Amino acid sequence: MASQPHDTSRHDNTLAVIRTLREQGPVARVDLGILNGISSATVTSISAELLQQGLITELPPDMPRPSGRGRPKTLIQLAPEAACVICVKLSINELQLVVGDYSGQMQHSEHHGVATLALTPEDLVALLEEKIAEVRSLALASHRRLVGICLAVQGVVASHSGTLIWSPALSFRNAPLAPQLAERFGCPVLLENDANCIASVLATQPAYAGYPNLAVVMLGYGIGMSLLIDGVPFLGANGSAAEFGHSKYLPGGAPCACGKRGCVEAYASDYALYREAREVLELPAGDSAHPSEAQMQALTQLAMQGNPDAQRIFAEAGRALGYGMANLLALFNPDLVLVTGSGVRGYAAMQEAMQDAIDEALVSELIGPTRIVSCPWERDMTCLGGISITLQASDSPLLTGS
Amino acid sequence: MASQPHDTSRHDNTLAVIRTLREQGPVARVDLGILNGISSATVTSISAELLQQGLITELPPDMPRPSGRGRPKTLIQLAPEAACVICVKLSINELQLVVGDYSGQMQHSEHHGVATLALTPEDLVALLEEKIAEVRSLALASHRRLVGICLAVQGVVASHSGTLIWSPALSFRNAPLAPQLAERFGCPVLLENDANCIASVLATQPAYAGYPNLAVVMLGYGIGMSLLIDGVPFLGANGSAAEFGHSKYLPGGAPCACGKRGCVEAYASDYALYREAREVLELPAGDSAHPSEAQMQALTQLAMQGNPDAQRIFAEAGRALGYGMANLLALFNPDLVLVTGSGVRGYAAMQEAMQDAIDEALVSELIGPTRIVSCPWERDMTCLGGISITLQASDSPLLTGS
DNA sequence: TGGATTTAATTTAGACCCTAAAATAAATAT
DNA sequence: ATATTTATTTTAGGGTCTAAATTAAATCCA
Repeated sequence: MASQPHDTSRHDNTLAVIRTLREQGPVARVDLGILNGISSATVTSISAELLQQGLITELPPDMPRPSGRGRPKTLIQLAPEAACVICVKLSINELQLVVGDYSGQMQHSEHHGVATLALTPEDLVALLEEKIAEVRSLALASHRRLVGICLAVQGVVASHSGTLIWSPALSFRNAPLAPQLAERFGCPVLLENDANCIASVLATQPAYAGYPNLAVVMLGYGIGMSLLIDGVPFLGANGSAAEFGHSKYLPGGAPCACGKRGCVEAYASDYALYREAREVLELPAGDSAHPSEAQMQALTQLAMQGNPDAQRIFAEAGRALGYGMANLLALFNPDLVLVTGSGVRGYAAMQEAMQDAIDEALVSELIGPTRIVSCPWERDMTCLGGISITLQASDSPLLTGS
Repeated sequence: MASQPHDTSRHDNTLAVIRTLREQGPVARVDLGILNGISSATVTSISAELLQQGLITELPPDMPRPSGRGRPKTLIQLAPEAACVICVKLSINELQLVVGDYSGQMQHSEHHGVATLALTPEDLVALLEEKIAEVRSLALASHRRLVGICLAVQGVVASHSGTLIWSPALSFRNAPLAPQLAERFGCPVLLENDANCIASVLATQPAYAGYPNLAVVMLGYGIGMSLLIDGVPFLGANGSAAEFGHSKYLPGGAPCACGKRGCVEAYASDYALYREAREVLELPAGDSAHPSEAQMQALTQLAMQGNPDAQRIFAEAGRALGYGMANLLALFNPDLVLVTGSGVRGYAAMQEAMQDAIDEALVSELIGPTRIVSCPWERDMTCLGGISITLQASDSPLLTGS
């Protein structure tokens, strides 16, 4: 006589199956059972439902004849066309739009150069609506429905309310972007910090599995961070990501884009490195407050080639980064710190000074077993993360209602 | 035909009922249902089992005739004699032992002055075994069994392995205390950081409910911290608590007890305040590297009474604390920071400089809605927290096996 | 004083979910 | 061809929960 099942186990198990399929690709029922600690009888029952809803398909048992005896496995996979999501990455002077299918694969990607700092809030919303509408009609040609949109931005974000509090890409603050877009497109819109998107992707990679508490530091124009606690992004009181870049290296130190002084970002970000370098080195012309990738590569080259001024600048950046890391280690003691972002191009030139600074700042008992490693930067990672976060958020509603 | 129920809901609901009873005292079955979101039929079934196991008792419906119509509620409560735990607090020059009953109430408390810094590891274990054995025989006179022992210490602790990594109260490091005591007394022994104990108590207080992400900063001889994330203490990679005290204020700054320089603790702890003060002020004699409560009160008095030297010292401490807070807010963005510990006696003299430092360090977007408040310090709070943590850990085994 | 009313606790009946074991399916090995 | 092996489905049964019905124990009120 129970009306609503207060028992959530079926729901949880179904979500686990979907998540496994999205992470691992086609998997047989037996293996889904083993991977998720449920009996294969239950997997049969769950997959029958999903099949009936059109969310998964059975793979024809053609090619994969892996080995030996016994009845061959029937692999099941997510039906790519069952749904799609759109991820929009907003960064300085660039807008990227990506369509992901239900299995999490990237289906379409486009970049647009935009003078983001010149936009008014109205401009931005109009631009987003226009570009999203375009890719949406494109996506809906091959997918059953659009189940979510993700806005991935650098900066401080109140993800629960969908308000962009502050971004270095924009000259205004406190824009309630997500609700506006949600109303326009009639689907959930998530506003996410870019570092959280990256971290969500990295956390699923086998190389970084087994590190439940993971800090991902993003070097680039600014410096961002995401903290994963037991694999899920930690959002603080205002729903924003952790602002490693604005933790302090030196009270009263170098000026930072945030308006304060002595932030780690004021030493180790692209704009800080370039600002220091321009005073002593010959460097490509251009907007030196917002150095381009080419400008930054020129500077990094100099350091790699042994230019002492450039090396000194990167070493000082490394030292600031090291003191920031020391605080991160003292307060958090993560299992692993991953350094990535476009700024990793200069990581080699900063690493030694960074390590020295950490050793100078912290006794070994407090460094503990934490490892700090860098991770090559790929441009599309942010959007892949946004897609995966958005799909995951859509799974539960997709199962219950439509 | 299922052998072990892979469904944990009964177990979870039973634990929830026990936890509610421990937090709230006697509660009626209906209310247990409402508080935990389960039907009262289920509560009836759970409480029948617990009654049969002797873990709870029904309160005689004598006094409490609160109001009006209807069948009166039958309150049930935890049976205090069903079990007991012992919490041992180890701090500089003092050992406190407390016995808690199954309902979480303090049954017995004793303090011993001990020159902790002079102890060898063997001395310490022998002393702990002796004192614990005494209170154990006392406790077992009135309780059915001892289900756990908690060692609450200041310092860095690897709680999963039960190893005390480093404590200001001791002159040695890396002592595997918990396993040794567990073998001697034949029951689980938890090793906990004192700040985590405090935080666990404060988090259950109604005044601080509704702040899922809570940082508790403990001022005293050293400076400790506990971070509660969604109400549970966050333990980093090595199982240690967050070491706020050794986060950095000023690279190359004042020497700290940890051996490094510029830690927040090197400015705002008791020993740091007293060290600075002794150079310019007349203060009570004694071991100034480990100032007593009386010595610290004398110093605090001076600042409160307007002595400019003392005020300057507390202001500098407040500034260091403020920069530490700024990093905490940037990295964590907790909902609430509680400042407590014996060192809160001087909080009033530090607060203004602390707030100024935070405003100097962080833009308001990053301070967000976080509130920082102090909380009066009570000597027994640590052990109350240890008792509650230990009882909670014992609940699950108590239900399954014996 | 005695029924009506109210509220608490227990009992009952049924739905859902899961699992182990049995049955079935579909291969390979000999 | 038959035995063996492995995957999937079916079957049977246990556990847990809830809504509804029932029972219990008060107060209200005439």
